[in-house]
Amino acid sequence: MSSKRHGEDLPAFAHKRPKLVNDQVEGDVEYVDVEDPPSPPPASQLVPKAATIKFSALTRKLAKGKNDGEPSSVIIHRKQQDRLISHIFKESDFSWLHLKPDHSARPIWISPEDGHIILEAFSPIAEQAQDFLVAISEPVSRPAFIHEYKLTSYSLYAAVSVGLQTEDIIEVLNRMSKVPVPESITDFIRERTLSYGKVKLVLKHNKYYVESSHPETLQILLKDDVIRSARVHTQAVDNSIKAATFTTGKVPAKGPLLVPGTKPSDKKKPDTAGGASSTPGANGTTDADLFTSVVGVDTDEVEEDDDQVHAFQIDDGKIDDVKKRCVILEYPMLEEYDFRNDTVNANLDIDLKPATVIRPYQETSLSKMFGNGRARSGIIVLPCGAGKTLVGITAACTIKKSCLVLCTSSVSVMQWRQQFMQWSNVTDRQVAVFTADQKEKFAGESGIVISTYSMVANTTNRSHEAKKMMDFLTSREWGFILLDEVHVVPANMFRRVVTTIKAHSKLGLTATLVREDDKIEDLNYMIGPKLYEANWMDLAAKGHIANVQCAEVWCPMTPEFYREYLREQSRKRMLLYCMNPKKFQACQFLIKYHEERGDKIIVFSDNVYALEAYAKKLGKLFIHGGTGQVERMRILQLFQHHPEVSTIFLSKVGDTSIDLPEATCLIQISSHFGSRRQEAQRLGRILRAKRRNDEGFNAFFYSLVSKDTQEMFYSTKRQQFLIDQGYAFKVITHLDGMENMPELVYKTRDEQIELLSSVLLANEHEADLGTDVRGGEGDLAGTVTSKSFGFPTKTPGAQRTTGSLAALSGGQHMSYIEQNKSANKKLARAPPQRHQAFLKRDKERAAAKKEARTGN
DNA sequence: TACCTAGGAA
DNA sequence: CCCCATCCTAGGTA
Repeated sequence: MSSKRHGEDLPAFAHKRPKLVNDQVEGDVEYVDVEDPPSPPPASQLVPKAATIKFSALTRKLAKGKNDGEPSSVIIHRKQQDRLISHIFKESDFSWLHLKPDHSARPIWISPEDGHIILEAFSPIAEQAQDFLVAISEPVSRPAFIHEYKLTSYSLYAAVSVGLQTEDIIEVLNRMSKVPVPESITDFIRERTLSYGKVKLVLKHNKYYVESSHPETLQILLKDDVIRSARVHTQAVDNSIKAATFTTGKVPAKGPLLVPGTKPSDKKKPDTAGGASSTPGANGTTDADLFTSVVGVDTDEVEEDDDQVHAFQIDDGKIDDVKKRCVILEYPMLEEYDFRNDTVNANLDIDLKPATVIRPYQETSLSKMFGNGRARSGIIVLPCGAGKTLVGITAACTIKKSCLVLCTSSVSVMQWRQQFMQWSNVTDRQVAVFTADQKEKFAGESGIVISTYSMVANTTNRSHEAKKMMDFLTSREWGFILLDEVHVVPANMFRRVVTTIKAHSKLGLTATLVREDDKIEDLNYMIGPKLYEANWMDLAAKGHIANVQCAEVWCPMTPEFYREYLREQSRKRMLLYCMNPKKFQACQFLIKYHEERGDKIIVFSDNVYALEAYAKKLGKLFIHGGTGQVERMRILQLFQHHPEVSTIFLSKVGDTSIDLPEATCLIQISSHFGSRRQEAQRLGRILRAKRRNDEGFNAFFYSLVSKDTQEMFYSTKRQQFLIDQGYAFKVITHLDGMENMPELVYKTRDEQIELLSSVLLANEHEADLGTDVRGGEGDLAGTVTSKSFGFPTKTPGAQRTTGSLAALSGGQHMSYIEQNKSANKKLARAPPQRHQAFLKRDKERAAAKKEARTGN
């Protein structure tokens, strides 16, 4: 121990301080002389008496070195402590901030530097504090005990647009904070919220107007080149606007808006009352009162008179540019739809069925949207399985105007239609579907159209029918446009949708508002601010979604695989760490373990080759892109109902566009780099488990990772979103009993090497990826087979054998391949060497499609 | 007309 | 990091 070396220094400890290198508090500590403090901090005397900081980690180490047997008598004076801490945290030492006398009852700190807010999630009023913080700031990370939020310009904009007022925000913050809200923060809040809400974007008579009751604000905006060039000059602008002004002016003295499915009684006092009793209500009102008064419905009394509204028209095609500029100029445009006073567009007779009941958090998210009696545009973030669809449908039932729903796949188009029929009283004639297969129009003046993004955003030449349908869509004003899975849609596709469809209000729904590119910011100005984001852990605790145990299983590479891994190039490495025999075994073990528990298991693999190899070796059914609809349905049916089929393997098709039955255990064997979104989406597949309310029920989520490979890095990255949501990943380095499991696959070294050579073979001849390289592995020994996979029944099984034989009979011989390649190069456009693979897969796909068609 | 195939897009 | 999966259309064929 190096501490011994410094032992003689210890008596003089009071004059020394540890020098910590690279934050290694637990590591060796080196002592250096301490001169007089460089600048005696006057703040040190301000450190509150009540401040309790755990020094044990440091003092334990110091005391240990002392060797004289009375570590507990080591007393470090506050002054030294202060220096100690300042030294470690440097400029991040905020101990100079006053703690309020009753700070222990208050749950948050606010950093004066960057507006980060730290919340004690174990505080009795944490739940209300969360509601408030979610409204004004971005959640950064929400693990079990300590949450972190961040105040940003945009989050404050969102706060204003759900009806919060500047001074209320500051007051509530002050109330909850252990330290007085720093001036830098109050200044920031005032500065940023000042200009918000002054400019509105409204749609009238199929034209867009930028509107404000402050003419000087419009002047400021018009100084901007982008906005000025987007302006459309018309004659008699002001009169025409005033004539049709239903979007401005005071909300008429109507009764409060009632969102269908919600209780008409006054604001939700009951559920905030719980923790309120213990709050330090300084002036008599409880925090609960304050929360409801602040977050609740606002009355818009500051609204100016109609006569003072000024506006200019802008070009339809440039609204997103204008919106973006407005955000940059700190005048983000509010988009609100006063649908109750819209007499121009026909009403839609739609309501929730009486039996439909919505959950508290769904109600909360809707209250953010309809808080002031109008429909605000924005995004609602709910985990998968938490009932996003019902929120969307309820919103549509509230607005009661024509509605356009956009989804990512045609499968979800059908699901949305089905859900509309299930939850609301719409008739068949009112709901129209617009896809490549079906091009319907609704009967009557108003209705619902459900379509896909690609259908609406398509720029290339359309079919005649599609063109007519698009004319129909673009020629009318939509009261409401619902955007499903907003996070997956490419930004410029979105742009086209937003610019071609004219809608009064937009609602984006998503489970994961993260992307690996930086396009997520664009959604803010194209749709609107985030109105609500649910806390996954809260929903799990209340039984709305399942509790999930997450684990990362580290599988060592066998020496043979690792040698090849080190030798190969980046591209081919992936296959090696996917096909790691130890991973095979871990997968087999986990499947067996969970099948015996009665779980339904889904195994995900992005790599189709690995998917097929695993599934066949372990005798399970699998679905990938090339699997036809009929076969898919058959497998899913079996998975759902057949007790013998408890496990299925899925490729990326499982991420979206498959209506998966309920599963309770999920295993990932290979995944797409560091996509946090995909990870979250997959987790979402087990959140809706019906058994979630059973006592002690857990769903399981495993990531199998080959040790010491790139996978480790990606895996860490992928988990970040879920960790920020509060999920804790356990690391499993050893699966107890795996080695002794009967029928363990690839147990002997010979088998492993055989596997390796088949992988390498597939690697070399990439043309064979995705086909069956190994022959006669005796797969599918169970009740069901997937032999018919990918091929119509009339095709004899021999076809596959032919493929294999061709591969084995010298077709993959090096000279042949080389020849082929050079020949290809000489031919037109030199198809890349993978071309063959695609040919083959395309054929498979085509065959599958054919099967699907014939099946339907 | 109904089906299949190829090809582009993001 | 780029492959997988999806969607949509046009044009050929029975």
